[in-house]
Amino acid sequence: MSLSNFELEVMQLFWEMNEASAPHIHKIIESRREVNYSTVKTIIDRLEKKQAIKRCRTQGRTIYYASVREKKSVSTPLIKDFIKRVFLGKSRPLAAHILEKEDLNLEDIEYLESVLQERKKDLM
Amino acid sequence: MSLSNFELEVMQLFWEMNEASAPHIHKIIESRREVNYSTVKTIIDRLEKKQAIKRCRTQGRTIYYASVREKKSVSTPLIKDFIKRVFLGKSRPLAAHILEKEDLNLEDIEYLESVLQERKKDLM
DNA sequence: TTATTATATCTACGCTTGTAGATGTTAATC
DNA sequence: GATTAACATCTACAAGCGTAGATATAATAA
Repeated sequence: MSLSNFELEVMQLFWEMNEASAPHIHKIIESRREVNYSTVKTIIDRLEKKQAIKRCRTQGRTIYYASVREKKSVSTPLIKDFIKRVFLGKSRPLAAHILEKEDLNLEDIEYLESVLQERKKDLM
Repeated sequence: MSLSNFELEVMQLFWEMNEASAPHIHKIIESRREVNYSTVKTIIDRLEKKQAIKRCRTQGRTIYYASVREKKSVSTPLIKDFIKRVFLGKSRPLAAHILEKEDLNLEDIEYLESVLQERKKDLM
């Protein structure tokens, strides 16, 4: 089951926090942009229906939710799909674009060099 | 103006072909999966409305269209947005994933190494 | 010249998404 | 105990998207 933009934004919080209530999630999102509580709660309800999160405990009437799906199990297919849609399935042009143009510091670059070296070993 | 999945799929054809008619685009898409001519034509109409393509000539009643937006002007913001949505704006984990996991041959890897070296030079 | 076919145009519909109001209900406060 | 605040639940709606049928019309074939 695929996730919408907003659903993904909320999932990011659950991946960071291991559990959270709707009011808490709402406070965080609201600090980024104006959004009504029920809007956020609707997204949470939809995530629950999609079985991306589950209720883990309650405190008074407040429900706490936790992620059920690992981040990688979501992001890996998203990457594949993105490469397919935008680069006709070819990884190289996307990799090249990121390495050339996106924000990376020296440490990032040296790390990525080491990743490439590892990968190269496996190929030879 | 953003493009939907299907619109992007059609744009890819215009980027490859510099001009094409709706029946032609339909034939290509239909070779991939079953789809009605009017479905494809609707997408083309929407692309025209969004000013992503324009009519460049007609032959009889057949209209030929051509891309107006360069591929890079579409893909670059899509990449930025993807990194933001999926990796909270951090390029490195996406780069690492591709370099580790996605389909790359030796030539790709050596090319990407050279890209990294160039980038490193500029940083130092 | 008439019939057929190819193409364009127009209209529509169900689903998802972002959005939030209305209403109900429990916990907290006075 | 009564009032208020916080939270949950339910309902709804417009826009975008994938989808395609219905209709009109020009080009082609018979």
